[in-house]
Amino acid sequence: MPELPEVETVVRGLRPVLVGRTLQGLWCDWPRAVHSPSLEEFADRVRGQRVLAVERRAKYIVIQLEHDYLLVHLKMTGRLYVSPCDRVQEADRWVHVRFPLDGAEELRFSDSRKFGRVYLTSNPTRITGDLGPEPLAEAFSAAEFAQRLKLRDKGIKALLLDQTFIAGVGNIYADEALFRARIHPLTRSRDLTDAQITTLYETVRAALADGIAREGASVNWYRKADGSRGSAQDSLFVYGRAGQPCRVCGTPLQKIRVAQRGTHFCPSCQSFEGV
DNA sequence: CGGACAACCTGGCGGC
DNA sequence: TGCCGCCAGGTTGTCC
Repeated sequence: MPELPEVETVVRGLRPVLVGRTLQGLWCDWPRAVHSPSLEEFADRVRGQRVLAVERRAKYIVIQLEHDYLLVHLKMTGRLYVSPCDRVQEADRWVHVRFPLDGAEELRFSDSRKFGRVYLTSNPTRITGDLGPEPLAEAFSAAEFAQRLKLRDKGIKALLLDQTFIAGVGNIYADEALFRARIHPLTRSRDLTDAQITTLYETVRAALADGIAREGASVNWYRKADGSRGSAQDSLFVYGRAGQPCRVCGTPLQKIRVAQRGTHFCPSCQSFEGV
C-alpha cells in the first residue's frame, strides 16, 4: 500500500520520536519478517545502537544507526511506529517485530499480511542498489526522465511501476500521474511524444508531491506514524473511483487490468487519440 | 527485454 | 449470520 508519499510521511513522523533513541534488542513472532541477517545476529548487532537519522529511499524506511542501517519495507499493510511497551490491552493484533527502546517504549513493526520485511546492514546499497532515481530529487531532471524512458519499450503504466525505472511510484500514484498527463495507461512507452514525456515527468512529481502534502492516502491500511490517517485519498482523480464521474469532464471512470494491477482511468480524457 | 502468472499472506467486502 | 469468491498502496521468481 504505502508508496513514496506514505513512506515519506511515516519517516517524517518517526524522525522526531526516534532520533537519539537507543535500540535495546529485537523481539519477533514471525521470523520471516526478518530478512537478514539471522534473528540472533540481528538482535546482537542492533542492541545498544543509537538512532542517528531516519530517512527514505524509494519505499524503504532507512534508519541510520551508529554502525548499521535498519531498513524496513512496509509492502502492502506494514506500519512502523513508536509506542509504550507496557500496554495491557493490545489494540494492534499484527505486531510481528518489536525493538525495545529506552524509556519503556518500543519501535513496532505491524503487518497484517506479513509481506513486509526488516533488514540490518552496514551497506544499504546492497538492498537498494538496483532502484531507479528518486522522482522528487532536485537532481532528477525531465531530460534524465526522457532519456531513461527511451531506453525501454513497454506499457507506460508497467514502466512507472518498475522500481528500477523510477523509485517510489506505486499503483495509486501511477494512475494519478497518467490521468493528470492525459495518457492512456496502455500506451507503449515508445509511442509517447516528447511533449507527453515532459508532461508525464511533471505529473509524476506533482502527484507524489500532492500526496506528501496531504500526508498520504489512507485507502485501507496505511496510517501515519502517530496512527492517524492521511487525507490524500479524498482528492484522488481516478484511483478507486471506477464508475464515478471524471472530475474534469464528467465521463464515468473505468477500471481495467494492466500489468496485473487494477487500473483506473478516464476513457475520455485519456483516449489514445486524446492529444 | 517484456509480459503473464503464481507466490507470499490476511482481512474486508459484496453477493447469495 | 454464514460461507465463498474476489480484491487489495508490493515485490520476486519462473516460464515463454
